[in-house]
This record gives sequence, C-alpha cells and structure tokens, in this order.
Amino acid sequence: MRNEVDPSAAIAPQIYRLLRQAIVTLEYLPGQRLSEQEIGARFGVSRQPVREAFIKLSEAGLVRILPQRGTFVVRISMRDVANARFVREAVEVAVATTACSVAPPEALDRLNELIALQREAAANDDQRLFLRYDEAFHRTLAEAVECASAWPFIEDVKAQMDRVRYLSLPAASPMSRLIDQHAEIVRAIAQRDARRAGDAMRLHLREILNSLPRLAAAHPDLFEDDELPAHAREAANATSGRDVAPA
Amino acid sequence: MRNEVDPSAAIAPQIYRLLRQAIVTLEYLPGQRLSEQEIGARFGVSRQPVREAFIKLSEAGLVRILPQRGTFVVRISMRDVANARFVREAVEVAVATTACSVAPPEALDRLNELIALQREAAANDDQRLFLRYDEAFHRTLAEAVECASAWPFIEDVKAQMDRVRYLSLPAASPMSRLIDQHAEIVRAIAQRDARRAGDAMRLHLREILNSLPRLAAAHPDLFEDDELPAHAREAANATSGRDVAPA
DNA sequence: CTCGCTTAACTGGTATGGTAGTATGGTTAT
DNA sequence: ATAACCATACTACCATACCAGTTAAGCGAG
Repeated sequence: MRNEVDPSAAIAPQIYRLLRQAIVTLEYLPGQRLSEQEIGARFGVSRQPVREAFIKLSEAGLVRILPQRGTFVVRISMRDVANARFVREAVEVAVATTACSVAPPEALDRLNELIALQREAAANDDQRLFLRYDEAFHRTLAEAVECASAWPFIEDVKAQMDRVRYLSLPAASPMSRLIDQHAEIVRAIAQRDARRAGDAMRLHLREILNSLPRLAAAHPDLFEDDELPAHAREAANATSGRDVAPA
Repeated sequence: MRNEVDPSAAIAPQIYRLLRQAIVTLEYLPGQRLSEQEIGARFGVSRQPVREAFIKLSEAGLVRILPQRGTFVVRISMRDVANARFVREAVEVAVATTACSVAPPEALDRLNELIALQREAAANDDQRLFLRYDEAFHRTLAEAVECASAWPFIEDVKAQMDRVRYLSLPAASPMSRLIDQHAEIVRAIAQRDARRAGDAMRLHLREILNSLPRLAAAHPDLFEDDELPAHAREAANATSGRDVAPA
C-alpha cells in the first residue's frame, strides 16, 4: 500500500481504494484500529478525505466507526459474508439467465477471451492476476445485459467475500475448477439455456460456502463468533452432494 | 422538509434523509441545483455534513456532483430505474423463495398484520401511509430470512424507483391490487410453495414497468431522454398478458 | 495494595478558511 | 453588431481549527 496519491485527482476515492485493498488482502487485520490522523499523515493528505473514505468503508461493512472512540477493521462475520453472498447470487443468477435472452455475441467473445486469460494466469500459478480476471469476467457479464449501473452494487457486496477469498488463497478452490465453471456459464448462455446458465452461476457462487466454515475454525482470531444464517446452510446443503471431489 | 435537525445526533445522516425524501417526493425537481451553502444555512449547520449527504445522494444516483460547478438533482432515467428494478427483483424474489424454507411462523403473522394495516390505509385513501407500510412489508420479509444486513442495499436501490412511485401517486396502480399481491406472496410462503412465492413477488415488482413509459411520455421535463434496457422490455412483455384488467 | 476520582490525551464530528477551477456577464476590439 | 476576452462570483474539494465525548493513566484516599 505504498502507492502515492495523485493530488490532481479527487483524493477521497483514492484513499478508499487503497484502504479497501489493504483490508481485503488482510494487510490490515480485523480488530486493528485505523487512525484518520495516521493515515492522512502517511499519504500526505488531511483528515477530511480520509474520513470520507472511512465512511464508505463502513457502508461496505469493512470497518466500524465508533464516534469519539475510533474506527476499527471489523472481524470477518460468517453471517455478513453469507448475506453478501446471498445478494450476489440473487443478482448474478438473474444476470446469467437474462443474458441468455439479451446478451450480444460480442459479449460472449469477450467472456471467452477472459476465460483464456484466466487459464493463462492459472498456468503461471498467478493467483492475484486470476482474481483480477475473475472480477472482470463477472463485471463484463453484468455489462452484457445492460446492467452496468448495477455493478457498483455487486462490487460493494463483494467486499465481504473478497476478504475470505484472499484468506483462502493458499488453499483455495483450485483455479481450474473455477475456470471450468466460468466456461460452463458461457456455454449455457451461448446455447440460450437460461435454466442451465442460472444453475451454473449458482453453483459457482456457492463455492465459497465450502471453505467458509473451515476457514472460520482455522482462524478464530480473524472471525466474529457467529454462525451461518439458515439460508446459507440451505444453500450449502443443496450443493454439497454435487461437487465432492472424485474419489 | 421543514423538520429541524437534532444537533445531539450525527447531522450528516439526518441531512441525507431529509434531502432524499425531498428529492423522492419531487419537492426538489430534476435539474434543480443544490447548494451546500444554502442547505446548510437553512438547517443551521455547516457545509461539511451537507457535503457528506451530497456524496451519499450521488451514490444512490439521485444527484450528480460536478466538481467546481455544482450539484444537481438528476432527471429520472428509465434505464436507471429499470436497472434498479432488475436488482431489486433478483434479490427480493430470492428472499421470497428462501422464506418458504426458513421463515418462522411469527414472521408470517407480522406480514399479515402489515397487510391489514395496508388495507386500513387504503380504506382511508391515505397513499403516503400505504407507502410506509409497503416498505415495512418488504423489509420485514427480508428480515424473516435473516437477511437484515441485505436490506440497506435494497433500500439504496429503491430510491430510483420511489421517485417514480411518488410521481405516479395520483393515478398509481390501485392500492387494493398491490395489497392483493402482498397477500398472495404471504399465502405462497405459508404453503411453502417456493416457485409460487417467487412468481408472485416477481409479478408484484414488475408493476412499475406498466406505468413507467407512460409517465416518461407525460413528463418529458422530469425524465432523461433514454430508453428501457433490453432486460426491462423482456420483463414487461413477460407480464403484459397476465395482468390486464378483466373486461 | 486497592479502589475511586480527576485529568490529560486521544477520538470522530462539525465549523471555517483557503484554493483551484468553472460559468457568467460586462467590456472592448474588430 | 458581433465576437473575443477578462473580471467576478460562484462551485466543490481539501486543509485547518474547534468542540464534545470517550478512554486510560496517574494520583490520592482509605
């Protein structure tokens, strides 16, 4: 997070991006206190833009602002992650099924391009790059159904999940598996099979539920002491039989 | 919007609420300029909390901040309204179907209570009160599936649609029809019929598509000069045959 | 040594001042 | 008369100052 800010552009959004990245990549750990003063000094800006960044972070659920006490990185909450996942699944499944009706062929080409780039990143074992292409894939799909203005909402929701993904990087769901799921989604859309496209997206976005409880148990210091809500247990059960590794 | 602010609580969120309400109810018209100075003076607060309110309004898509130029209420965009509606339908249909599995009986009681209150408001022809209970109905349903933390996202998305609803108040979809739809949703959930609950919610949330193009044509000064995205035309077509008034 | 109170050093929230950039209206040159 | 220009009066954004409330440490009494 040593990037300098560009004083010719608006500062507050830059600070927000940098802090969000630092929190999501666990450079800032849960429980850590963030000081407006200190962050401002580090980047050579005043407290005001830092404060505005804090407000956005709190709306994304990454920090908790306690007036007159301090601003703290929140611990990862299985409940919040599951709820974010629920919203994201709802929206992106709708995007995938709608894409079957309205996505132009060029969009499918772009998606296949991104899948090829993902395979390349996987071949080089570059997980960071893979995550970038993964995000681009989902954003491109949203744009394909003319829902570009809906993507910012997904992006806000995603923050909760991204922190878990970075935490699971060393032993994440293998990239090849996720890429195959992407390919299946695009295939279903190309064949205009709405049900299959939705199911494929649903399965894809439920991957995180496989690792979440295990990660929470392995890192009790990083997690809030809460449980999965009922809808997440439902969702996990619905897919648990389908995606076990072959013996 | 003559309410005074409570200086003992945080001011910025109060200003946001007041301005949002004023914009949604068309007290502030599209194109109108909002001045930090003037708003601050009116409520007896400084420019800073007003500025923070402006930022939130711009994230909700209700105003557009042009640096060094001014902040303006945006015209209603059919594209933005339709995209907001798309996201909301996706999330709330998922909420309704999930409710069939996990909603506790008490939640259904509360929903039926709210429906009764809506009927009462309709009997008194109190549209404002009806809209409040309508919002409470949807929020309560979200809480019933332990998605309370997902509601703020729906709320943000809803802002775009709310302005259209207030615009259509004089000749809106009759309240009784909307209430019947609410009742059907609760009945389907009570019978644990997920498909029917989802369909009922979908139909309910597509009501706005019936009036949107007509309103845009009737109020060209309030609307951006754009068109419905493809997914909205799809959605409108899918329901147009089902809900025509009986002959 | 322990408990309770005072006080000083923080915090976030608000107010105010300064700066750079944009629209506008009046003025001047053509 | 018209078009180009410049001064002025805005704007949003950032920096700085101030305030109220919380925390924690230090001191004194028991």
